[in-house]
This record gives sequence, structure tokens and C-alpha cells, in this order.
Amino acid sequence: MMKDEVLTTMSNRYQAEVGKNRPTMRHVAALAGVGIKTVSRVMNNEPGVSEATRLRVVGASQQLNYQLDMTAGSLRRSGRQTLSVGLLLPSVSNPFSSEIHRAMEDALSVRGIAVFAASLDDDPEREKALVAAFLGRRVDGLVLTPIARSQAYVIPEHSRDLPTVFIDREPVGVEADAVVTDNAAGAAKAAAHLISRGHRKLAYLGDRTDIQTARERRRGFLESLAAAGIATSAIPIREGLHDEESARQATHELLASDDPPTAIFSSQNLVTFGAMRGLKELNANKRIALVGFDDFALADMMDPGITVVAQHPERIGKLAAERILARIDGDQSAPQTYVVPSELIVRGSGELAPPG
Amino acid sequence: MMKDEVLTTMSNRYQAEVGKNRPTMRHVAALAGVGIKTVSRVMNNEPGVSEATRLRVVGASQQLNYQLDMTAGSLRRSGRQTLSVGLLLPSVSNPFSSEIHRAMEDALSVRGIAVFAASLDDDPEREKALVAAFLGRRVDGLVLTPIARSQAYVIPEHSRDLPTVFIDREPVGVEADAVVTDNAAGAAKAAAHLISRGHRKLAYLGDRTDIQTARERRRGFLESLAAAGIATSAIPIREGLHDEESARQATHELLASDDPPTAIFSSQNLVTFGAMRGLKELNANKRIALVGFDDFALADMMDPGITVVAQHPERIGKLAAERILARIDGDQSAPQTYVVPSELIVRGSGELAPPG
DNA sequence: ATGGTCACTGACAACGTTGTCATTACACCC
DNA sequence: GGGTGTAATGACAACGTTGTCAGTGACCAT
Repeated sequence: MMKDEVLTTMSNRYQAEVGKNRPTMRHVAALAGVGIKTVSRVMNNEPGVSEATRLRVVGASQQLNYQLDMTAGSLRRSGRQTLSVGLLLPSVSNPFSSEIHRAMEDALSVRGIAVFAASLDDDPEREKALVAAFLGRRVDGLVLTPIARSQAYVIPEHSRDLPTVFIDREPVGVEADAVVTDNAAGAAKAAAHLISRGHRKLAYLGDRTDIQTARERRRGFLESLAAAGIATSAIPIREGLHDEESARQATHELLASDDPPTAIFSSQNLVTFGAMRGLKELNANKRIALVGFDDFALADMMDPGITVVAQHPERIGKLAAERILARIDGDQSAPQTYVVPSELIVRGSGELAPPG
Repeated sequence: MMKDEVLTTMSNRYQAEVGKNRPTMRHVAALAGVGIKTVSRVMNNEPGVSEATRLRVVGASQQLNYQLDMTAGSLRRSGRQTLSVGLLLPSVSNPFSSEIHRAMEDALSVRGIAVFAASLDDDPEREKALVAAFLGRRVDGLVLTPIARSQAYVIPEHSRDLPTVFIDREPVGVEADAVVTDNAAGAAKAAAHLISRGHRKLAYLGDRTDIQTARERRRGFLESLAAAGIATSAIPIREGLHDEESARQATHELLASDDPPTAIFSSQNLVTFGAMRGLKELNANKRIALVGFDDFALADMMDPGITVVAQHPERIGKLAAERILARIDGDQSAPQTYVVPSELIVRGSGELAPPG
């Protein structure tokens, strides 16, 4: 009697109802007339289920529109994988970042891994907060563009074997994989290119010096000048430029000086845009040579086309994804920094000859 | 005796060890000498904990580097929220899409909601697969750019009250909120602008006609011509263009015809790029007027600057996020389509006068 | 018959958390 | 002094799943 009553309650509770409440394995099991473990086996394509049973379960799950709950599964599952990784970028809408994002998505989606992406906006506090948010969601890996002065705060996670890869910039205070562009070599290539075209009076437009990559690019630029025997003391170095407008102004100031440069190297996307704008306003775009770091859309449609040192965000993203996957798969080798070479793309603006 | 042994085992198991294993509330509770429910209260800032106890728990959790497990919490928590939403875009690296992504992130992050973003690549199969992947992760909401012929497959979820918002295009086969640009009105604005400058021989370069927005834009364009009394039968309509190269070729063909147009309307980003390239190659960029749908970086740096009908992806994203939040908060009002107006931005290419 | 292997299946505990509820201690009031 | 209220606390079950393990037949070889 008692027992029957309980059974009735049970079957009522889990009986097939296509309603508002999301069905669980219990509902599917009840409808298919099997145990929940069998449903689990079917949903996960585990062996050891007869074809007849499998079909009944599949039918029931379709009838109820059942969807396996990965969050519950990862709680119990050994290894606890959530099949998700966190990606921290300067901004998801920045073209360079979003290329990386896309390349990572492609590499990770074949393994069924989803990507949480978030934007840092140069805010070190956000960096820590977003990492915490990712950790709270138990991501299987972390891919970060470091902003804060130190990344030592990830040490506890890292020592718990959470796969971590830094991109664009190397981390400070932790030993971890990193995927970066050859910033110094790229900038050196740009300088050497301008020098080979006869330029001696170069100028440098650079980003904020607290950014590691900006310092690297300046170093490469100056080393290249030194190697060509050009006194770097006479070279105007304008730094701290972080947007188009400040770069535009700096360009105006450079060209208004007593001894204006005949060629400009701009160390970053937005700075290049500002320089282009400044040169055009002064009607100097066909006279002053320009090489920019970072490629951008329509660079070839400018007048003249803009010669750049291109980074390869898609390769950076792919490589970062491969490193994360390797670590997830248990790779315990020592952390390493991977360098993705940059590439000089000749389009005209860098080939303008100096006057005379 | 027995009891003591068990207790010893317990305390060993949960004793403070800063090791590889991620600590749980039990570890924190054991270290702080409280029950796990008290730890839960502290971590969730629930009231009813004395300040002294709170401090002990906070201390213990910091010492162990404890991180609340949101996935476990959302399993038990009433309402089951995971504080995450899924976002399906044509491609995360497409500038229009990534602006939407960014705007949504900004609006959702203030509520602590993280975004899963994924790319569709015009593949209807991927659309369904990615929605399933999001559902398996129990997202609190879904924001989709529909690709497939019908979105009826989300009906079961929708009837389970899963907040769903479509962006860019309206869904087919479901009633749900949508946030779209005024495609027809925008294209009409472009045509009217060219007509007001004296053009009568216009040409239309359009995207694939299976895309709803492309059809809308063509409709607006043609209606605007008809309203001005221009016979639309004589207007060359080139459609099915989906990349720069095909648009470039179409431009060449248009200008090589017996009675070439004096103005071109291109219905989309990449098509505009192809048209620009084609016109430049034919040295016609300062002669043939051009208005494009979609704004893009450096449009003002072209020669002449490119006049466009700009969409406002940041407003679309913000609005979509607001709708999702409202639905998450229980808004049960009837689904609605929200239209974000486009904007004509005059830069030169659309103001070139017809010859004569 | 007996024993052994094998394929299939489900009961049960556990994952880490939170909702419910009971318990304790103490202050307060008549 | 007894009753009442309230703040603080923890035991316990439950969320939906999967790992473990034991059970059931069927089948084959002895």
C-alpha cells in the first residue's frame, strides 16, 4: 500500500510532460522505462547499451526535448572538465584581439570547447576580477593578455595545474606559456627598411612606455638605427601616444620642427592612423615615408598604400589554443615562450625616398 | 572509539592543505571551525553571520585561496541561473559583430553575466549545433543572428521561458524579441541622397538574396527610386555578391556597359570595399558617386571619403542586452521587434555630381 | 550440471553547493 | 520566573549528473 503510493507519486513526478520544466534524466528514464544510468550511457555515447534500449532512450529524449546538463555532469565527472576556457583581451572589438579570438574559437571548437571572452580596457583591477569570474565558472584553461604590473595572482591556480597561456605580452611574476610577436625584430625590420631607402632622419611615434611590447618595439627600432651608424640622440622619440588624436598632434609637431624627419615609424595601429591623418592634413603623405606596426584593413587603398610590419593574430590565437589543449591533455613540460614572426608588407608609404 | 576514528579521518581529509586539490567549502569550514552553511553565507554575503565568524571564514578562505564554485551553486540554487549568456554571431572577428559583442559585454558585465560568443560562418548546421552547445551549458539567455531558414528549433526552449533575442535579422518560425536596423529605410535614404544630387542612372550592388536584410535593402532602394519617378527596370541590379572580389568584378562590368551608371549603391561592407577597389582601378573613384551600407574604419581617409549609411552596432548590442536582462528579470510582455535607425554619414563619395 | 565469461542494466553514492528547518543561546518583557 | 522573540548556526536533503559496483541472464566450455 505504502509502497504503491510512493511509486505513484514518483511516476507522477517524472511522467512525460512537455511543459515549462526542463526535463532531466529521470524524466527520460521514466518514459523509456530504464534506469537513469542507462540514459546517461546513451547520452554520452558510452558502450554497453543494447541497440533496442538505445533507440528507446533516444526516442524518449527527443520526445521530451531533453538536453544533457553539462554543468551537472562536470560536477561529478572525473577531471571535472567544463569544456570552456576564458579569454581575456584588451577589447573583444579590437580587430587584432578579435582575430585572435576567432582563431582560438576555431581551434577549440573542434574539441567542443566554448570560449568566454571578456575585455580588459587597460584596467588592471578588471584583469583580476575577470580572472576570478572565470575561475568561479571553473574554466578548463585561461588565455590572458596581461595588463597588470604582475600576474603573480594566478600562481595559486597555476600551481593547481590550471592551464594558462599568456598572449601578446609575457607575464611578470609567474612562469607560464606565452605566445608573442617578435616585437623588437619587427620594429628593427621597419627601421632597416626605411634606412635602406636612404632615410637618415627618422622619427619614432610610440605607445605608453608601461606596455612591455611598446618598450620592445622602441628597443628594436633604436638598435636598428645604431647598427646602421645613425646617432640615436638626434632621433625624435615621441611616446605615450595611445590614440589617434595624440598621434596626429605629434605628427604635426614633428613636421613643424626645425629639422623635420623624412620618415616616420609608428609603433601601433591607432598611432599609425593618427600619423596618416596628420600627414594628409599637411599634404605630406606622398612626401614623408611611413611604416606602421600592425596591419589593418584597407591599408592598400590609401594614397599611397601603407607599408606595415604585420603581426599574425590568427597564428597567435591558433598557437595559444594548441598550447592550452596540450596542457589540458596533461603536457607537463616546462613553460615556454613562443615567438610568432612579424612580416614586412610593402605597399608604398615606406618606399618614398628622402628628398634630394 | 569508532566515532573518533571517523572524526580523525574527516579532519584529515578536509584539513588545511595548500596543495593541488582545489579547496571546497568543507575545507574552509574545517579550517575556520564552522559549518559549511556558514561558509556559504559568508561567500554569498548573506546576512545572519556575526562579524567575528565572518572574519574567521574570510581569513580561512583567503588562506586556502578558496574560490566559490558557481557551477555547483547554480545546480542547487533556485532559479538555476548560471550568470552566462550565449551569443551567436556571423563571426566574432567581423567588425560589426564584435562591436555588438562589446556593447553586450558592457551591459551584461555590470550584472556579473559572462558571455559565450561563437561564430556561425553562414552555416545553418552550426547554428543549431551551437545553440545546443549553449543550452547544454545552461545559459540564462540566448542572443542569436539567425542564419538557418527557420528558427523553429528554439521553440521548445522558448516555451520554457529561455530569454531569447534575435539581432540583425528577424527570426522565422518563432515569435521572439528582435533588434534590427531599419534596412529598407536606410537604403532608401542612400538612394534619395544620390537622387537629390542629380543622379538618375544608379546601380545596385547587393548581397545574396537569401539574406533577409539584403532583400530589405533592395526593397528600400527600389522604392526610393520609384518615389522619385525613376524607372526601376532600367536600373542594373547585381546581386549574390558576397565578397570583395565579386563586387570588384561587378563594378568593372557595370562601368564597361553601354550606358554606365553615374552612381553606385553597395549594400554591405565587403561589397563597398570591392566597389571602391573597382572604381579606383578604373580611375573612376572621383567621378562615379558611391554610397555604401555599413560604416567602416578609415572611410574618411579614402579619396574621396566614402559616404555611408551607418548602422549602430553598439546600440543594437546594448538594446539586445537590455531585452535579455528584462526577460531574465521576468518580463513576460509580448515579443517585439526593436528598430535601430541607421544614419547617413556624408564624406564626399556620395556627393559627386553626375557629368553634365 | 557446473563454472566462467560476457553483455547489459540499475541502485547508490558522490560531486560542491544552497534551501529548509531545527536548535541553541541570549536578551527582553510582563 | 516563564514566556517570547531574535540572531546565529549547522545538520540534512536536494540539485542533475556520472563512477562504482553488484546483479541478472545468456551462452559456452568443461
